Amino acid sequence: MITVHIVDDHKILVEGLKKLVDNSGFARTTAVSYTGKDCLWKLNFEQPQVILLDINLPDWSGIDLCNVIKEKYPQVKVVALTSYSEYSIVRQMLENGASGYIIKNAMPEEILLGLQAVTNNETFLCEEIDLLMNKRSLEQIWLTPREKVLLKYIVDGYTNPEIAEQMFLAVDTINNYRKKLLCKLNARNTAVLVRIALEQKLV
Amino acid sequence: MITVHIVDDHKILVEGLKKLVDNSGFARTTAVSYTGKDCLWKLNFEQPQVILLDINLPDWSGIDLCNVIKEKYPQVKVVALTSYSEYSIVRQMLENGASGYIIKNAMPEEILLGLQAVTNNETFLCEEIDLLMNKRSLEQIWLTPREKVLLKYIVDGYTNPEIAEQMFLAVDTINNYRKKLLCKLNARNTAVLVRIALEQKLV
DNA sequence: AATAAAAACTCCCTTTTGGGTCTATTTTTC
DNA sequence: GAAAAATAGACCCAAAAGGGAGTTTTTATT
Repeated sequence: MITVHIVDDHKILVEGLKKLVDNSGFARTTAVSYTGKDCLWKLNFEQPQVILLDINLPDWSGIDLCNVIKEKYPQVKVVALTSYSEYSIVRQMLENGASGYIIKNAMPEEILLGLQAVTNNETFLCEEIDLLMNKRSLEQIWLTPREKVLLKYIVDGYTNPEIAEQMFLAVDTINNYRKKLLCKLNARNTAVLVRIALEQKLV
Repeated sequence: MITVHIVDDHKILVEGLKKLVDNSGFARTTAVSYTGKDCLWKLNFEQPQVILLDINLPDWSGIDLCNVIKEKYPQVKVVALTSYSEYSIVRQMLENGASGYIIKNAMPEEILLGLQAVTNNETFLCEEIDLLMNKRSLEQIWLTPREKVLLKYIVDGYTNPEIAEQMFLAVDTINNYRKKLLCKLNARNTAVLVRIALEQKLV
C-alpha cells in the first residue's frame, strides 16, 4: 500500500482525490492538510511515501514548502498537483526536489500512474506537462541570475536610477540589462515585459 | 430534486463535486461537461435548474459562456465555481447573469447552500467573496469605458502615438488618460500599472 | 432648465526609456 | 586552453512616459 498525504485547500477536490486514491487498490490516504503549516505539523508524527502537494496554499507557496519537506524528509516523494502549467513553475518544483508534476485537469488515472511511478523512484510528469517541458526546453527563455533580479525590480516599478543604486551598479549597466531583457523576452517595451514576466511566472 | 449540470475541466474535482451533490438529498447531477462547447451542446437537449460553471475552461471563458447561456436559457441559474477571487471577475460574472459565486476552497456545504439559494431566486455568494464584495465596493477602482480600452492597449504594449491613431484621438489625450490611470490604480509607472491591471484582472 | 460632476480633450516641459554600438573583465563550459 | 556566456561599464540620441495646469463637452441630478 502506498501511503499518501494530500495537501490542498480545495476541499471539494480533496474529497474526490481521497476517493480516487483509496479506491485504487494499491494506495491509501493517510493524511489530509488544507494548509502548509498543517502539513508540516502532521509530518512530525507520520511520514507518507508520497505527498500530493498543491502550489497555491493559503499560507505557503508549494514551491517553498516542497523544498522544506525534501530537506527534512528526503525519502518522502513530493508530487505537485496544481493548475499551473508554466515552464518556470514546473522547473522550480523539480529543482526543489519534486518527483512528479500533475495538472489538475489531467485524467484521474494519471494521478494513480504518478503515485506508482514515484514510489519506483521514477520522475512522473502528466502528459500535458511532459509535452510542455520537451517542446519548450529548447525555445525556453533562460534568464541569468542578475537578469532575474533586475526583472523583479522592474515589475515592482523601480526606475533605472533607483535600481542602479540598489544593485550598486551604473545606470548605463542597468539600462543595458534592461534592453537585453526586452530582447530576450521579445518585448517591445516595459509594459509587455511586465506582462510576459507575470504570465510566464518569471518573478 | 434540484437538477445540476457541472461544467469544469478539473476531472478530479468534478468527481468530488458529483458525490457531494448526489449525496445532498435534495439535488442530483444530471450532466457533466469538461468544455464549454460540450456544455452548450448538452443544453440543447436538457436544461438543468442550476449550472455549476468554472471560469477557466479550455475552449471558453466562463464569463462569456455565462452570458450566452443566460441569453438562450434565462430560467437556468448559473453559479460560478472557480478559484478566482478578484473583484472584477465576480462583478463581470454577476453582470453576465450569474446567480451565485463560490470559490473552490470554500467549504463543500457552501455549494449545497448555494444550490438551494439560487433555486429560491436568491443571489448566493460564498463567505469569502461576500466579504470581498462588501469590503471593496467602496474602495474599488472603477474605470470608465475609455480608460478600460486604453488600459488594454497599454498592457498589449502599444505606445501613446499608436493608441492615439487607433482611437482617433490626440496623443495628448491618450497621455492624459494614461496619467489618470496611473493615479487611479495608484501606480508610479507603466510597469506597476500593467502589474496591477493583470493582478486585478482588469483586462 | 440649471448646475455640478465626470469624461474627453489640449499644450508645455522634464525625466525615463529604449535603440545602436562598443570595450573590458570574469566565469563557465567544452 | 579556447570559446562562449555573464557581468560591468560607456556614449549618443530619438522616442516615449509622466508631472502640471488648463478647456470643452457630456451626462446626471435636482
